Amino acid sequence: MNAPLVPFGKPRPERADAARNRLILLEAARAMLAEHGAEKVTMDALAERAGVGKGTVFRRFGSRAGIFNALLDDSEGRFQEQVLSGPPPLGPGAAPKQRLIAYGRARIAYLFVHHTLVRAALDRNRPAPMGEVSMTLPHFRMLLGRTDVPRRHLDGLALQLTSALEGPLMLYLSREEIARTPEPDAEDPLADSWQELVERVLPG
Amino acid sequence: MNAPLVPFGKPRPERADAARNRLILLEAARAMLAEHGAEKVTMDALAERAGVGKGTVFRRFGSRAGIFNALLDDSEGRFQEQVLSGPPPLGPGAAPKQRLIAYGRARIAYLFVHHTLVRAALDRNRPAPMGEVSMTLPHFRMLLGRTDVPRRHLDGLALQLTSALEGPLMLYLSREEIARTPEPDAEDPLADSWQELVERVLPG
DNA sequence: AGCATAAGCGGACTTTACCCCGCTTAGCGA
DNA sequence: TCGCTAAGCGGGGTAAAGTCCGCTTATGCT
Repeated sequence: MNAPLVPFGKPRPERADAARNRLILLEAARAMLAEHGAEKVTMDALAERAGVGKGTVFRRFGSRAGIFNALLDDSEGRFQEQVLSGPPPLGPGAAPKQRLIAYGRARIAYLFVHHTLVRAALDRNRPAPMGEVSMTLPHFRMLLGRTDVPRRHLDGLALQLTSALEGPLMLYLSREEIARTPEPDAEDPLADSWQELVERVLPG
Repeated sequence: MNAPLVPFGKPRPERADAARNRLILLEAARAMLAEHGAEKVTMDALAERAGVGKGTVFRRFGSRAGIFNALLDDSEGRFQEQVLSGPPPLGPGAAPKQRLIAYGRARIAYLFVHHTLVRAALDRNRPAPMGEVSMTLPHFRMLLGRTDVPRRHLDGLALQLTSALEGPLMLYLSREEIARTPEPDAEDPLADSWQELVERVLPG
């Protein structure tokens, strides 16, 4: 009878039909992506293919970008796990500088492998995904916190390094020809100059 | 009778009616921007206000973002002139490192002043404007070329510094509350950490 | 001045993301 | 087992960017 002490503490689990539809939609999106490419995955087409109403698609994923982000979540999780508890230098144990370099290289490789999805997941209504979409910023902030960088510059430098890493990637991945190349090259120059940047920012 | 030696060397100047319409459209856009804010400046509304057809709007500016970029062009030109031939340290004459710092500070100030237009000029169909929209990248490349940065890292570092400068700005300017604040603060922390970054990248 | 022609114009049309809201039904408690 | 109710569903509706194409007209040539 009483209201629960923590209101909405258990916000009613996802209904079975909702879960089923989510899986169906995700699978349909994956298939359409593989068959016809990202730009053919329109909300109408996806809804029809999955055999649900358009409203359902939006209810589940919020926006077009949401679908691709959901598709990306799996591998993103695995990537994060490598960073948080994998072997050094990507995972804990190495010096901050080495981890920064390793993170950049890993992130570049990761985004290149998933470039199709990454491109599609760019929300056309939001200028830069950097804020929430990845762990890069908080991770960098943490790593810089373990160096001799003055505290008052921690946030600024972390933000700038994040931009320096992801900006060029976004730019590169935006180029049209990349979309059609299964395994793009030019991954190494990016990684090398990332390393150069980090070594200059954190000397010694 | 003969075809000109340089074909399209003089590609027929803009017709008078076209020029007139461009000015009318620009003025209408400016007015609508001031009166109702950027998101109310739709292509239909703009065309109607200017008394032209929608096709004309697109012919002149290519896209919605094109209008705001055109509006920005004036002041952008003045900014570029300061950089190319104004007094040091922004203009020529100072050391590359000082010019980098000065450029960053000036660019931050500039983008803050014009934040409304800058926000509106972000093309929602293109992830990052960095490529063509500003002189930042080539300018950085030139400045780095005058330092002891190894030649093979010039392009990479220039691109990363450009991202490091403009990325956080875009991110910051994207925040909702900024859009409503005529004179936002938080300009200084950004500028200070930019200086910190440059000093670390170019020691000595 | 008269003409030929390509630039310019307009607005209906298409496409697509996203919203709305009345209907349906899963899941829970009695 | 039977209702109750809120979550879920569907698909028609809206808004806005961008395209198309037949008509108009400025402009340079003669």
